[in-house]
Amino acid sequence: MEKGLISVDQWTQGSQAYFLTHLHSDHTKGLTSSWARGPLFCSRLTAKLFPLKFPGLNLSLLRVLDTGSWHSISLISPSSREKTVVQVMAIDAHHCPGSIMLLFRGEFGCLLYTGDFRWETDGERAKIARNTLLKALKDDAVDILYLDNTYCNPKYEFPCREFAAQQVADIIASHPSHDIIIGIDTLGKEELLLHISRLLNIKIWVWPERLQTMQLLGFHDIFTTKTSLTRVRAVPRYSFSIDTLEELNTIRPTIGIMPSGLPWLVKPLKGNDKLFGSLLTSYNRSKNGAKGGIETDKMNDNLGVERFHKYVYTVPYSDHSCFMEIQEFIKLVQPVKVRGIVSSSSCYVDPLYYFGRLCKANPPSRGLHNSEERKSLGKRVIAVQTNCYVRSGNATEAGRKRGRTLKVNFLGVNASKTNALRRIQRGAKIVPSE
DNA sequence: GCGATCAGCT
DNA sequence: CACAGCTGATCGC
Repeated sequence: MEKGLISVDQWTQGSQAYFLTHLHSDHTKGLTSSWARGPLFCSRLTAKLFPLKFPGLNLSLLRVLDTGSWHSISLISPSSREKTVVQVMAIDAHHCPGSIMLLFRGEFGCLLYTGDFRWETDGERAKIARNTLLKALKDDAVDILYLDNTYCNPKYEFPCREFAAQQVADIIASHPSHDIIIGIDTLGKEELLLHISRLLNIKIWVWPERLQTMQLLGFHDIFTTKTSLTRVRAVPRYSFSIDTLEELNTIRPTIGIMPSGLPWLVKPLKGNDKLFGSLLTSYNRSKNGAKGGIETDKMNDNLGVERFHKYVYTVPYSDHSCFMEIQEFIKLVQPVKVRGIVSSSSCYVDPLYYFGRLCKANPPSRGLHNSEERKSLGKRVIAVQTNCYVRSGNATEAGRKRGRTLKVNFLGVNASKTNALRRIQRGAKIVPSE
């Protein structure tokens, strides 16, 4: 693709059209409420959610891409200065509400940008997704696949989300008199919460801004901000820690559930690195078939649920594709080239290392573990301008968020105390005060 | 005072 | 390790 034409999930100057795959912060880094660099294409749901994340944004710049149909965009070719047409189709990425993959056709060829995506292979929804993709690709060979390679390593295996959601529901049902906290982000994992709510006939507490999101998504009477109405609370992931759970257990029996494709998200108590180290070792051992030191919950033996700590379970509920699903996706797309869009992971490997043989004309490449090589990969990708981002995890909207922070502090307590206290105020608090 | 950026943390 | 995110400090305007 030529420089100066379009950008995906990248917000620096110099493009004529900008595309957003979904509203997670690591994809909107550089985008602000004062956006004015050009038209911004996204899904209908993302457009609906935009004002929550970017209050004051000029909505007339938004262009809705309905999924499953081609949209033509007239632009100027940066090289010839002549008019050129870019066609784009949005395809549901099944990552979080509003998330899409983007399929482009133009003078640059045919490109497929997955954004973050989950490509489940079983079930009715998977069949629909598969047929949709095949239909979209029927006239084209994909020249370059820009791939969500978050879990592009055979060590990542996890079940479909419906299965993992049932595991979470089972854990909750087996702790009938415990309070439950579940760590989630600002968007995503809604279906997990719906499953729990439906199955256990229980409302779920969320923090006030998350309730707004839920209402925009069309969920009514399921979520609440009143702590007295339920024992199940979904709290911001950053407020979920073993420290928080220790604190909560001084008030009331509480367990935490962390739904994640990664098994090591919860940090141990400060100064307890030995415990953490042994847990990781045990996790790796148990993955290899031997029983490690982790207490594996009896009802979920060997199914990915780990009792990480006396108060914490991790459940393999992931909004990214596991290795096998990535493999199936590449088999289906059969791209000429593949480029990973996530390069910050320390276990980063060029997708071609695993999947070169599945592509149209590629020898297997060697792994890319070296950080210098990783950097050059990133640069190469930026040079061709279908912007792969580097997951740096830094929120540039910190200032904007800062302005809203106090509203989240629903107990009305000044937040500048200890971290543990802050975490409690931000969602894990039991004491009702409404 | 504000936005942008970074370090530190979860 | 790091799915995505918050917070405080600092700097230039």
